[in-house]
Amino acid sequence: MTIYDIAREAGVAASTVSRVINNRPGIKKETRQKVQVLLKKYNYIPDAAARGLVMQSTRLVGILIVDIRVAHHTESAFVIEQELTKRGYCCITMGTGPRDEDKAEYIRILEQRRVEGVILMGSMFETDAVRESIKKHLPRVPIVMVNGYLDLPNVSGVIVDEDTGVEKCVDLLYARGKSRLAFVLDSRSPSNFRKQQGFCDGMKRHGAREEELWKYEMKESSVQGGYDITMQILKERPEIQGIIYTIDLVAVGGVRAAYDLGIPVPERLALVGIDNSIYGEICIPKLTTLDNRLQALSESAASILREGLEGKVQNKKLMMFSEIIEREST
Amino acid sequence: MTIYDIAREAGVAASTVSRVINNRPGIKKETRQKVQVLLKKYNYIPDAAARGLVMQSTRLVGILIVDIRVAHHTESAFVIEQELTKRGYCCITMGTGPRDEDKAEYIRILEQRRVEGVILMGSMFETDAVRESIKKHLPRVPIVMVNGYLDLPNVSGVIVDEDTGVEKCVDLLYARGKSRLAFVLDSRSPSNFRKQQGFCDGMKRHGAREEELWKYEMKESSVQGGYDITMQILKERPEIQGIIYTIDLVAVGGVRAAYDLGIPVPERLALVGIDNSIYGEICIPKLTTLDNRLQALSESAASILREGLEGKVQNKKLMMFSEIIEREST
DNA sequence: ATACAAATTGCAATCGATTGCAAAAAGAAG
DNA sequence: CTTCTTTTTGCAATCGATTGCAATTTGTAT
Repeated sequence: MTIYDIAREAGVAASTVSRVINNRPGIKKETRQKVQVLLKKYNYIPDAAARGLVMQSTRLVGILIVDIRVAHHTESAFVIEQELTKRGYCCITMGTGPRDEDKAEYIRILEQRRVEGVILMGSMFETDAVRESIKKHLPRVPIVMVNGYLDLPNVSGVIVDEDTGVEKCVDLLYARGKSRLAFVLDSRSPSNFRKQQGFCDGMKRHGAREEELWKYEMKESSVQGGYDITMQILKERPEIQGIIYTIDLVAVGGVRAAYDLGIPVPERLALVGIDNSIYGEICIPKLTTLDNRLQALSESAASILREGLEGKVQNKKLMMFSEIIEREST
Repeated sequence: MTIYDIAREAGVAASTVSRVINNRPGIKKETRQKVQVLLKKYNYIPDAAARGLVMQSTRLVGILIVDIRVAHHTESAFVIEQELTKRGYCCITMGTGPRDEDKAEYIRILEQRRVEGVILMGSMFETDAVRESIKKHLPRVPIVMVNGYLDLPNVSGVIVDEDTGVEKCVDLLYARGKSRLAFVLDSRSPSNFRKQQGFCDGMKRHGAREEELWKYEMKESSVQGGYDITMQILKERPEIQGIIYTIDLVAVGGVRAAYDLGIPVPERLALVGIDNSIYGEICIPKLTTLDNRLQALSESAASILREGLEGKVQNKKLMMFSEIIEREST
């Protein structure tokens, strides 16, 4: 059912139908009525692609997420989608997977669909392949990165102070009498190196020597991964009194490891996660975590993107401050 | 940058450029080369909307999820998206929110975008508003519902045997010596009433009387909700020996409640969830759960939709069988 | 050199909308 | 009943692609 079909049946020109649909003035009341009856009768909805073609505007926004199964990313996407849908945009959310060339490829797909704005979820998009693909395919579309940043004129970033946030975690552990600390990170995520920096800075400020900065890298952020590495840590260095993990999900594996080894938490071992995710609330004991302000971050991302969509300034960098949520594991 | 810009600079007609782009035969090698150089130079990507218009095919698929924050729905969306993207479709995933009129509205949006197929995630789409909206807006687009079914000629469903699955849980609890059982459900989700039926059937088969079928309804599927209702159950009926919850997430709240009350699990109280989600693996003790075969269900949904997209049969109903995963809470 | 077939290329219509401008119809004034 | 406005309406171009068919160029055989 096209605008022409309606026009023919109504005995008017397509342009008249179009004017009725878009509530343009200058149409006789009876004509308007007659057309509206037919529109309703056939449940006519204009084709967004055809309209976009002539209007030169798709009102399409792309949301790219590496892995849509990661809870805090979908939480964030949820907030952003709500906000933009309210404003008449259609959000197409896509999971890219971890491979760099795939992330670049999805940016190409977004160009193909002529999106007017993009959200990149998470620091895993902070890579050269992505930067090049943006320069190549979307050099002037407003892009906002959540928890990350790329130095391009059309890319803005909303980030949280991960380094000083982790420093605060170190301070907390020292305040609880734990000074021999380990730090566990997933080396695939660039933001984790910022967190690691905070760990090192904090430790040194408390007088720790270089060789006492126990850092453990892993390649997979999962419960099992957290379990395994925690087992390894506790075996290699039984003197460790506290562990900071870059994600709650992994920390939760650590909680289980301590449980299986019969190590009381937090008495003999304190554990800290980052994210303030539901996982930390579920486990026993409840996890002390660093709230990365995801809700606020997402809201800001949505509003910065909205400004961009309306043609306002770009290339902003917005910083928010994290907050420790102390629960039962410290 | 359009196909005409390329054509002008190459000194050929737009049709020639189009033929180069689509690898059509009958173009001289040198012409092809010359055009390809320009395509690369300007990073030209054809506009999907314009192409879709003339080709009468958008290669767009819509995935509707009530709440993209629910882990098992995004897990499933992830699987489906991967499969369809591989086949050249572009999946637009959208979170509708719980309101019926919004779900119907999103179906309208999908019509506007002229999607060629739709996935509806979860039984919460089993409503009249959705059925009417499909009849109105997408009466001949192949639609597949995951874990639900609507009786329309273009809608297929892949479902799991929730009723007999829950019956198996009842059997397990009886086998573990627990016979005074409670059932907790979220009354907003139609599939939960199928589960409740299984609970009742199972209990009766074991000789329970009608008044011993303790059913508790809640309006919110959350950890806190599970905690609260479990507290209530254990206070009202301290004789309860086992509780079956319709989602792991809620069951996990129950684990915490038992812990806070000092009730040993599974010795004095056995707990069973449904979903086989990560939440159940995280908590201590690990949760016994009913695997709803989500992975397999999603794969089937993707392949049924693919058949539909290729114009094959529709209106299938596929049933899979759930399986108990016994862990530490029974 | 000529005729004819084959390989290239371009013209113009099409997809489903929107919109400026001209034409037609309706209404107002003389 | 004109004439001049003011409303309504329709024509035709446009957006960025694709494709059947005709036109042109090239190659081959005579």
